[in-house]
Formats: sequence, C-alpha cells, structure tokens
Amino acid sequence: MVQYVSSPLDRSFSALSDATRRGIIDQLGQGDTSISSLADQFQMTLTGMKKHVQVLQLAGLVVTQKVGRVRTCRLGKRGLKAEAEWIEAHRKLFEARFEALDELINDMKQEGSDESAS
Amino acid sequence: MVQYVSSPLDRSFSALSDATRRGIIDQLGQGDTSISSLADQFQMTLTGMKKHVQVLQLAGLVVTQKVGRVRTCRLGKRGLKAEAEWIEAHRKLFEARFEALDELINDMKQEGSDESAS
DNA sequence: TACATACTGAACCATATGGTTCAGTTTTAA
DNA sequence: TTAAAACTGAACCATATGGTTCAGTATGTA
Repeated sequence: MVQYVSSPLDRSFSALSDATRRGIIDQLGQGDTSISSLADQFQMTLTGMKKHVQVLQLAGLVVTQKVGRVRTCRLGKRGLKAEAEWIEAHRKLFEARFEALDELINDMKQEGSDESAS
Repeated sequence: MVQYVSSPLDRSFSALSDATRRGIIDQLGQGDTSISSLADQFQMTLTGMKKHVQVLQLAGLVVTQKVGRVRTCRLGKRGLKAEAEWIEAHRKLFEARFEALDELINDMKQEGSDESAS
C-alpha cells in the first residue's frame, strides 16, 4: 500500500528474495552475459528476463550496457557491502539475545539449587 | 505468478526487504515485546503488526508465545546464518569479478604500451 | 535487399503485499 | 458482573510482482 520510500536495503533484499535473480547473480559471477542468454538458461521469455534484470539494476546489483543489438549484463560495482553489514550486525544481535537467555536460565538453575539453603 | 516453492532464503530475504520488519528485529534485539507494543511503536494497527510478525515467523526469524492474552515475540534461534553465508559468498564473487576486470584493463594497458614494439 | 536476431514496450493476468476496518473471543482487573 | 485490553480472523482495497503475448524497432548477415 502506497510504498512511501523504499530504501536501498529494501530494494536489494527484495531483489535477492527471488531464486531466479539469485541465480542470475551466480551466473554473472562466472562472466558477463546477454539478456537472451540468461532467458535461455532460466527458460523464460526475453521480456520476463528483462524484468528480472531491471529489478537487479534498480537495486544496483547489476549494470547493463547495450552494444549493437545485444545488452550485456554484469555485476554492479556497488556489491553487497551494505547488505553484508546489516546481516552481520544483526546476526550478532541474535546471538547476544541467546546468550542473555542462557544467562537467565543459568540464574534460574542457580536459584533452584539455592532453595534448600534458603 | 503461481509461486512454486519458496525456499527459506526467499522467505528470509523477502522478510528483510521491509523497513518495518527490519525495525522489529532491531527492537527484539533489545528485548522481547508484545504485538500491541510493537504496533504502538510503529504506529500501525494491531492487525497490521500481526501480519508483519507472521511474515517474520514464517521466515523463522521470530518466534512467538501466547501467555494469557498477550503474545510475546522474540528473535528465532534460526538466526541469520544462512543469509550471512549467501551474502558473504557472493560478496566475494563480486570482488573476484572486479579483479578480473582490473586485470583485463591492465592487459589492455600493457598491449597499448607494446604497440610501439610490435 | 531480405531475413533473422536481440531487444523494447504495452497490455494483460493471477496472485502477493501491506495496509485498513469491523466484528468477534479470551483474559484480566475493578 | 461488567468493562477494558489484547489478540484473531475475515473482508476489503490499492498497488506490486512475476510472468505471459503481441506488436514493434534496431542491428547484423547472407
């Protein structure tokens, strides 16, 4: 509903949420490729593939260049730095939470064994 | 269109593609919280917030437990390991591609300076 | 010149998404 | 026992998504 902004992180995580698009990135890691070649590999119409590439482009993950009649796609220089940073920071958050929980459990165990002494 | 499967990565990246949901994760990193408290903080109806939490739950990023009339949300033990791994592997792919490109450019420079000698 | 290739854009379709309201149910507290 | 609080579920709405087809345009090639 009325998508107000849509930050870079919104766009890149959204772009990565589709298996076909993750596959395109895999493919482009092997080397630059045309839209029609990608369409071929992923068994999809040219038009369909073009849409996927556009999503990746909007996310800055892929750049394209048209020379003659073929548009070549390659990985964007933007990379996945911001995404890696978000994920890494929050992976640590998850872990910290579980450590906190473990401590709580240990405290509870402690209290349990203290009961006879109180 | 007819979403065939929808892998765990699909679900988690999709869950992370919304700023509100990333905010919920931030929040839960600080401590467990009820749905209504989250709805309050993000200025949204209870029903709306419940949907966001459900998306995070389906992705395994959040677990909930209802005690009495309040449902408490906390970070799921699944964490962000798989996501971190995908991102990290592909971040390297991006970098490798640029190194390959740099080499190509260096080769071309080399050829350029060789021209007088050939 | 004529034909094939590679892309582009518009239109269409079914389903998903991100919200809302409204009408419940269950708990808790006065 | 009555009322408020916290959630739940159904229905609705506008827009987005992931595809398709069809009708172009531009570029290469025989």
